[in-house]
Amino acid sequence: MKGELRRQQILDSALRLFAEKGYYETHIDDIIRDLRIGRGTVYQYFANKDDIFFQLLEDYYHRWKQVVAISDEERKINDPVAYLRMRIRRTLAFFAGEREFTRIYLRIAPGINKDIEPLIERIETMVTDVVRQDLELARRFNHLRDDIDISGAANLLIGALHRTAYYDFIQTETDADIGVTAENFVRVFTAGIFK
Amino acid sequence: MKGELRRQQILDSALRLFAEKGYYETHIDDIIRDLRIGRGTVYQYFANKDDIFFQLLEDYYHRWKQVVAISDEERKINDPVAYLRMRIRRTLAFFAGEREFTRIYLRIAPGINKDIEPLIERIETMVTDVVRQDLELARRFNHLRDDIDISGAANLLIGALHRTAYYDFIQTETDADIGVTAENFVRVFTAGIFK
Amino acid sequence: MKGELRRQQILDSALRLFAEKGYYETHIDDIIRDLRIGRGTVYQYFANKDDIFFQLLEDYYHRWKQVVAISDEERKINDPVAYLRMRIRRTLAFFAGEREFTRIYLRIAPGINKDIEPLIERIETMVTDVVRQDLELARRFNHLRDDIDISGAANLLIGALHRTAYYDFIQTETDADIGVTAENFVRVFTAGIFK
Amino acid sequence: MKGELRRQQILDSALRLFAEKGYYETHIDDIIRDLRIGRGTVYQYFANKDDIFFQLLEDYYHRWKQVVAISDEERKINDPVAYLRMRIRRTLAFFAGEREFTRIYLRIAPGINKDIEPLIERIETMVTDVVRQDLELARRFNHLRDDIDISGAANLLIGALHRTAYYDFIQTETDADIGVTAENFVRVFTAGIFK
DNA sequence: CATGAATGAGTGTTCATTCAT
DNA sequence: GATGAATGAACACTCATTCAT
Repeated sequence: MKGELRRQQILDSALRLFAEKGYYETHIDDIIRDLRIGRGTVYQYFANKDDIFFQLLEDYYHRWKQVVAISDEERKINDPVAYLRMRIRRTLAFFAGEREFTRIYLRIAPGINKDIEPLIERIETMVTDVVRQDLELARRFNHLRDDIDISGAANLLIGALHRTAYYDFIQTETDADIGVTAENFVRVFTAGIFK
Repeated sequence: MKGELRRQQILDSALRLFAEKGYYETHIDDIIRDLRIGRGTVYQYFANKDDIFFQLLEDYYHRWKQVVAISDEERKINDPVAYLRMRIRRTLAFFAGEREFTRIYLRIAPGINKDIEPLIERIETMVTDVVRQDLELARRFNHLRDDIDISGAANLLIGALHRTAYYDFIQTETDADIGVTAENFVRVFTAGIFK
Repeated sequence: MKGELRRQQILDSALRLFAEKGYYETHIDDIIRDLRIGRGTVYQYFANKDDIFFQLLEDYYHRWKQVVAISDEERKINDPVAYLRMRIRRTLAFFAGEREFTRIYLRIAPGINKDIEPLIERIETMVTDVVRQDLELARRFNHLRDDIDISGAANLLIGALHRTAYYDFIQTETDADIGVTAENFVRVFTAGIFK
Repeated sequence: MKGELRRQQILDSALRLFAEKGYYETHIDDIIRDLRIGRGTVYQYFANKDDIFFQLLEDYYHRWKQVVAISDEERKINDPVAYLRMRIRRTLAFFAGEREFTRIYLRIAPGINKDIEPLIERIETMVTDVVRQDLELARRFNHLRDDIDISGAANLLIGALHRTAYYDFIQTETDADIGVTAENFVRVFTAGIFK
């Protein structure tokens, strides 16, 4: 139990530092100085530096998964277009609410190294799949424009979403209105891909 | 002049290595072993490792700039929507044609470190500005849907473009048909943001 | 008493691990994982890692001492040549019966470090003294060839004995016949040093 | 050429330090402080610490090989017993002349770790083979006592030789007379194994 | 211009030991 | 007695950079 606390402290500190300085420029030293703990303590909870990063990304992904999940209640609506809109709004809110994580996910993690790349690609694939499934459902309900390629649209949507989030919430200091950003975003896509 | 050749060889080698292994996992050693040149030679042409990366990015940006430039001939059409479509098509073709560079630009460079970050952000800003200007022109010509926020749309467009390029041309081994990809892309955006 | 058990368990585990992996490559961690005991428990019975090794060696030496001791009964024979032959046979049997200890004594312990070296040299001296005393007795009984230097012969005998034991019992997987090995050994030395 | 010098300096320093303090208690730091060279220099010539030790042992073995080789001139004598006597005398002289190496070979190297063990065993095997071949030749010439087991005798001889060398030349500070030691040694074995 | 031997500050990681519970 | 979380000195090894030739 107490150990779990320490583990979390290390993750919290690493999160902040990775987000701020990047993976390679964050050193174990920075973390232990930040937390005022012993060097070895870090290695009692994590196998190595990579491992800390992995945990951070995994946690982040699972949190996102929960956030965008359609509840049983909501599923009664049975409107895939509504689902996708909800997921977009929630994802944007999630990105805005977890800026450090998001900065890591969108900027730091891609292209770090051969060990971390597979994880980030696995996550990206899973995220894309969620969107793709919504789009496929929409097509079955005949809500999708006929000339839309689902995979292409999914990537397009996610790319747009990431960049929007990054520029509106992460890079910019000023707090953009999430609601407005989300509505603008949804509006364009509604017009672009739905009938 | 002969020196210029050497310089280019180093850039070429570094390009390939950075794209493949990332910035931090590529060592000066890899480059000199690749080119069979002396260790010091690299430092005759570049101040340090960062500098090589800078040059690579700068070159890349200027090349893109030229590729998407609207020629005087084309400018006679005076149709901003056509301009944007052309830029999208050309950018996708550019991304597809310079995969290593593109991989560096889209995956490796962001979030490397505090020294490289400003450059990548400067480039991103300039790219965004090009798109924004097109959109502003489109608005003046009343081709843009009224409810579109120009900055938001620019980010959205570029984000979508990047991801599309990355997944269709960089990550995937199979050669996607650039023309088809571009048309699909343009169609969605035409429907989404133009009147 | 229960504590004594624990102490012995630790020694047993350490014995096996030291013999297998050497002193430096055996970690306290290996021992506690092997015994499923707490980290601190080891330090309740031993001052430090060196101490465990010391105890192991001391125990081993005392065991050997008992094994090669000439009983009061045997002493009645009053034949130093017979004594030495008995000691050689018993030592070889001892080495064969305590392979892990023997491997530690012959291969692991020598040259470990400045702290352990004195102990191993003390033991070696005491072992040599036993042999030397036998030889001196033999000389008094005029059983020793006149041109034999006692100290030299003692070292020679022990060196030969150690190597024989190591190669026949420790390194080789196949079980050599101790009796035959001992007889071969004794025969050469009988011919070499006794009248 | 100049690099070769550095390499040798490092080997010389490492030799002395390994012999004095053992493998694990000798640190790269000790070597570079001793030679007043940079940390990285060591790694320009050796892959790692193990590698230095390997080179040292290999060099030593090859030197010994040369020392005990029977020259074409000597081979004309055609007396295997004389060969073996020469080898014993020369090996003892070699041990006495290369005390640091010998201390490493006899005390430090055995049982260091799983990486170094194979090398030391390979050398020991090759050394034993030389002796064994001499003994086999002696048997063909009918100079060997009939009840001698060649492998056993070879081990016995080498064990005795090692210990004699160690105690007379390495451990003892006082310079033993190599000639006398060798003659004593040869005499016992002549009586013990030859007809 | 080209070289490559030399450098050393900096990295992640290890592991024996301690001590509060 | 028993535990195991915490420690931090130590260590091997890395790698961008320099500079004499």
